[in-house]
Parts: sequence; structure tokens; C-alpha cells
Amino acid sequence: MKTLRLNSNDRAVLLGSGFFEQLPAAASSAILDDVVVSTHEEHDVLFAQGEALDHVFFVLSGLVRLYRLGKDGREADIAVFPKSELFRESAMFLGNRATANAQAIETTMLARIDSRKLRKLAEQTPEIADALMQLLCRHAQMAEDCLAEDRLLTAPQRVASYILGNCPDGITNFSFRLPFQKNVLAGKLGLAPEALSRAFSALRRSGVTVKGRIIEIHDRQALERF
Amino acid sequence: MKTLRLNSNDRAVLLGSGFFEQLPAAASSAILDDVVVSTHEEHDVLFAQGEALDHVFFVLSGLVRLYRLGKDGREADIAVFPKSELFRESAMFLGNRATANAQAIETTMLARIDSRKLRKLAEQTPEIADALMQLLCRHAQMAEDCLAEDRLLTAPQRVASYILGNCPDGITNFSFRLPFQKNVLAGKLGLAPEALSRAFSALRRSGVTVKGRIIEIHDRQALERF
DNA sequence: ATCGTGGTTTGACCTCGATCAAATAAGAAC
DNA sequence: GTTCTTATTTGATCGAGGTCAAACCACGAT
Repeated sequence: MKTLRLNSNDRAVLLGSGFFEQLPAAASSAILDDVVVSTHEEHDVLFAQGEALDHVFFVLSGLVRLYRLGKDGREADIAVFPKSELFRESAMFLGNRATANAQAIETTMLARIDSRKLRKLAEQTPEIADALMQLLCRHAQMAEDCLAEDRLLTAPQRVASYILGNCPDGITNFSFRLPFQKNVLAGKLGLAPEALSRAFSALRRSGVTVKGRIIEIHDRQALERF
Repeated sequence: MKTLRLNSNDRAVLLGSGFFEQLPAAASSAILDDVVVSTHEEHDVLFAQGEALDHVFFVLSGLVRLYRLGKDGREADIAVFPKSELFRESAMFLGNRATANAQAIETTMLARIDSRKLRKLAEQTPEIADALMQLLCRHAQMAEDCLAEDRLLTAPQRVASYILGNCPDGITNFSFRLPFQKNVLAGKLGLAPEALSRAFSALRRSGVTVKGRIIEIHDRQALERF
């Protein structure tokens, strides 16, 4: 891990993200004032469950996986954060302790925002508090969705749901490229890689074609029915 | 469902809860100013997925279950809220739409706080914003915990974890009464009632005794190892 | 005490997905 | 291209839980 200062490109990425977009420029500047950037190699562990965390993280580039360890060593993914996502904002309000491990899935650059300072700024700036609350809700919502899907859907249904989430409404024919390895998708969906593979092949008869990372849909209806 | 005004007893319950406790009296009063109380019978549906929701709810008495429906009609519990819990605060920031169904598990009284107003007050009062953020984090955390447990633990382990969560640290011998039917506990843990029953009997050999709603633990260590 | 009703347990069976092992494909480096 | 390495797929097996049915039990109503 190397740490650097924020350059103007990084700054642009930050300001263009969902979180900062809705803030007045002054508020953003105040937050970004003393931000530090750190770089991480694939597989690097960013922090571990239980550690003290005094930053909130923003993914400038790369991909981060949040996961917990079972006592037998198995891993369960909680979330995957792509470029432009802010994460671990909730630690700020829960004693600054990490409740999960985080790992760089690929070469990753993070912006680190001092959490104490951010919290203080949130107290003084209603817009920041509001943006934080929206972010917290979004993340809570994602966890809730995930929980519901785990409990209600079979593996092929979860995969279908993931595909549909990446396919604009109303279109029947569509194709897109997975933003990460199938490996990672499997983890995100709470499946073993083998199960994901089998799920894809089960979806083949509903008009889903998989070539490497490219997913093609030929019949949206069929997927929705699945 | 009948609606009433807030009486002084209700008010005491509200003010004694984790959320209001940390607020200055003036802030609490402002929030509670035009709160309405509604009463619900066992099994009443409070709201359904997708409905517009312009209140945040507080459980004055009783028990509420939050759940989603699968397209085959199966239900998956997202959370169970006991007396003194505030819930659906996240809808406030996500377009005031319910993302799940809610049902009274037993006779229940709810205080309904106007969400638009609460959001406005949060903008003006940093303490309220802060309390809301803490609440959001707690709920996000619960969902995350739940997801991790679902993915990492077997049924008996989840039950053990639930029991341990109700047992003070450091004590080896302990007993408590379930705050609801086994039925409900099963749902909360993502299990069929039969599976819960079998889990309990699997834990018997680790020193757990179940008599009706009373759970007795005779060997904390054994439970932790499970 | 008796009856009923609804919660809980037990048994039998079956499905889904985890796991292990092995075969393939797909990149990356040369 | 060739080779090495790492992803992905496929096959075979197994176990955790879901589901259905039936027995059991508790407790309130009569």
C-alpha cells in the first residue's frame, strides 16, 4: 500500500459521484480538504473485522469486496463496491469499528475521508447530513434486498434478477459485460462459483447466452417469469 | 384499525426509547407534536410493498413483522420490531415507498410520525439528524448481520447465536423467556418452524433446555463452540 | 374434566446447492 | 504459436433444510 495526495483527476471522480454531486461546492471542498489516497494491489486486505477504522472510503478506481469470516474460515460476501462508491460510512456512527473485512478485488485506489471530521461537518451542514442519510438508506436497502433474495429465490432466479437489474426496462433484447469475474458475482449472490455456472446454464433455455464476460438476453419476459 | 391521539403514557414510552433519549426535549416535542396513534389487531397488515408511506412508525406496544413476498407467495422476514423500536425511517429518504410488507404479530399500537416533517426537522436540528443516522446504521447493521449469519451459519448455529445474543457475557448458566412465539423466531432466523424445532433439539446435547417459551442454558462455552 | 383449536414436534421424503475432483477454456507471458 | 497459470465448467456425491403429513401438547372455552 502506498499513500498519495489527491490529484485533480481523482478530485473529478469524487465530485462526479452520486454522493458529492448533490452537495454544494463548498461542502465538498471542506470534506475533500485533507483527503488521502491509498493504492492497493489485487487481493490486498484493506482492513479486518474488529479493527478501528477512522476513515470512510471512496473507490477512485478498482473494486472492493466486503466480507465476513465464519469460524471455519469460510467467507461470506456482504457487498461489492465498484468505482465511485463510498463505503463504511456506517462505521462512523457505530464506534468506528469495522464489522467486516475488506479486500481489493483488483488494483484499487481509495480516497480516505477522516470520519470524525465528516461527522462534524455533517452536524454543521444539513446537506451533508442529508446526503449521508440517503447513502445509509441505499446501503441498508441493498442489504435488505440481498437478504430477501437469499431467502426467496433459487440460484437461477437470483442470477436472473441480477441480469434484469442490469438491463434497461422495456427492452427485450440486450447484452452487457460483467463488471467483474464470475467468481466475484458468485460471491455477491451468495453462491459457490459452480452454482453460478450451473445457474447460467439453466438460464440458457430462457434465452440467456454467456460468452466469457458478455451476457446476452434474448427474451426479457422469460427471465422475469423464471 | 382505530386511530387516537397520543396520551401521556404513550408519550413516556416514546421519550424513554433509544431514539428520543438522546434528543433534547425541545426536539422531541417538535417531533411528537402532531403524532397520531393507531391500533391494530393480530395479523393486521399495516402496509404493503410498494405502497406510499408518509409516516415513520414507532411501536408503542406489541410486535411488528416486516417481510417480503416471493412470487410464489412464500414470505421472507426482513426484521421483527418489538416495543420501543422506530422503523421504516429509511423510506423517508427513498421516495416514501414501502419496500416490504408489515404485519402486526400481536395486538399492536403504533405512533405515526409524519416523515416529511421529520425530515425537515432533521435538516434544522443536528441532533435529530445524528440520531437518525445512528438508527439507520443500526438497522443497516442488523440486516448485514442477518445476511452474514444466513450465509455462514447452519440452523443450530443461528439459534445458538440468537440465544447468546440474549445472554449476558461471562455468565455460564442462564435462562430467559422468548419474547414471541417460536413461529416468529423461526421466521426471523430465516427458518421453517420445523427446522427451528430440530435446531433446538440439536442444541439439547450442548446444554440447552427448552420448556415452552423458556430457554435455559447450562453451558455457555459449548454454545459458543457450536 | 372435556373438547377444540392452534402451536409445536417428529417422521419421511426430496430438492437445492455445497463440496471435491477432474476436465476445459481462457488469458497472460514468452 | 506455445506454455503456464488461473478462471470456468462439468460430473458425482452428499448434507442441510424445506415440505407434507401426522402425532402431540398446551391452553382457553365450555
